[in-house]
Amino acid sequence: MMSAAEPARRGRPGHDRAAIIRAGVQIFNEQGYEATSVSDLTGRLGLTKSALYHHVDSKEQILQIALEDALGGLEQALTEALSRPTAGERLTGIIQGAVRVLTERQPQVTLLLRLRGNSEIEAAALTRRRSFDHTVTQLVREAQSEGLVRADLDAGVATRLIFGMINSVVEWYRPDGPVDPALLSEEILAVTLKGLQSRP
Amino acid sequence: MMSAAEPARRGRPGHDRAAIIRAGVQIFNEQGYEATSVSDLTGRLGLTKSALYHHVDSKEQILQIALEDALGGLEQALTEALSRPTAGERLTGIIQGAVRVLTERQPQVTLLLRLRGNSEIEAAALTRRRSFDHTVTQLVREAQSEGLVRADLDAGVATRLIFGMINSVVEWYRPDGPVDPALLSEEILAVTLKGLQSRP
DNA sequence: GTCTATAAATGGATAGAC
DNA sequence: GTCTATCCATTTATAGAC
Repeated sequence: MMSAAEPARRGRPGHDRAAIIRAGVQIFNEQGYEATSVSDLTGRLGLTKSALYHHVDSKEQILQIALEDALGGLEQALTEALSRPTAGERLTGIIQGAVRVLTERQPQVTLLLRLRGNSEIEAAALTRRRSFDHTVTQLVREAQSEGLVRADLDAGVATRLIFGMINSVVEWYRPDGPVDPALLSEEILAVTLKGLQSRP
Repeated sequence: MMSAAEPARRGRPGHDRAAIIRAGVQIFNEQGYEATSVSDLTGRLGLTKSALYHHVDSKEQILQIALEDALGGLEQALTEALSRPTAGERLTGIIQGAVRVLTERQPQVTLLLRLRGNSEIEAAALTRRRSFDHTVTQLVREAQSEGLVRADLDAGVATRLIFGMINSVVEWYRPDGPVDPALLSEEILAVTLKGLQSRP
């Protein structure tokens, strides 16, 4: 149960692909993808460029694997939300599902959210992200028709504001920090739906 | 009244510094600062590198001028908000002030919000930004003590969520787009305080 | 104010030994 | 699986003519 298709970890010295990708994504997030050179990666990992290229095909492949992880998680959360029976459950489902993916895969989602589309791989990821956004907008519109969400707001603007708040979590949430992800999810749901104002 | 300390525009051909900075900031936002080469800038502007370097000292100087513009605007909005008499007015003042600066100086603020601190100039800008955030958090905490904002939320988390929503506006707002900035400001204030839920 | 030409450094990536 | 050494394209920036 411990080893999948990947070359089994046997406690040997040296680096493996998963560790290189994990470290790479972290450094990309610290410095920005374009600002990070392969030398930066090898310097932090303690190996040479040739050794690194033995594990991965290119710098961009590290990005690609991380983006697939982020998009896969978000798309799965959306599929699950869409399977709920009511419009209200579908909307709360995707809000909470997105927060969960975003806290569980913070580094990968951070990379996704900062893309500019500078290569074919980046452009393809942005297309998938826009498709996600589009479906979520439909969920918001549906919630408006059912009277669950204020109808005086444009559905696109409302969706962007909600996900602006949700997505900003990657900028400060850390898995080993003081904020409990399940609690955060409840708080974001409460703030987006009921607001920050105290109620009597 | 038309010319300040800057070399007066006399309708001459050729480029001037302000136009180069304006174009530079736009391209930085399209591709990312690090992903943009000086050749990218000169290609779009239709001049050579030497000509561009006649107007600006470095690629980074373009960034620096834009960041000063963004931070100056936000700090001024904060100063104005702090001068209001009540805690409620101070909080709504900075929310609306931030949205105004962000729509009026969208390109410059976008650059600021994407910084990673990869140079001394970037790090200095990030320090000023953190100082801004810290003062805003105090405003939120003050509003909590006065019973205006839910006190069961951590003030830091609440501030990050509010400004996560506000800051995300740079990602889609365009001055020539369909969304009126004054209306947007009112909507963001309403959504953050009262939420998206319909009320009877 | 703009040009051609070029410097000096660094980028991603590879060859081939061990 | 990691190394040394290297290739070649591209980078920011400058020199000096017009």
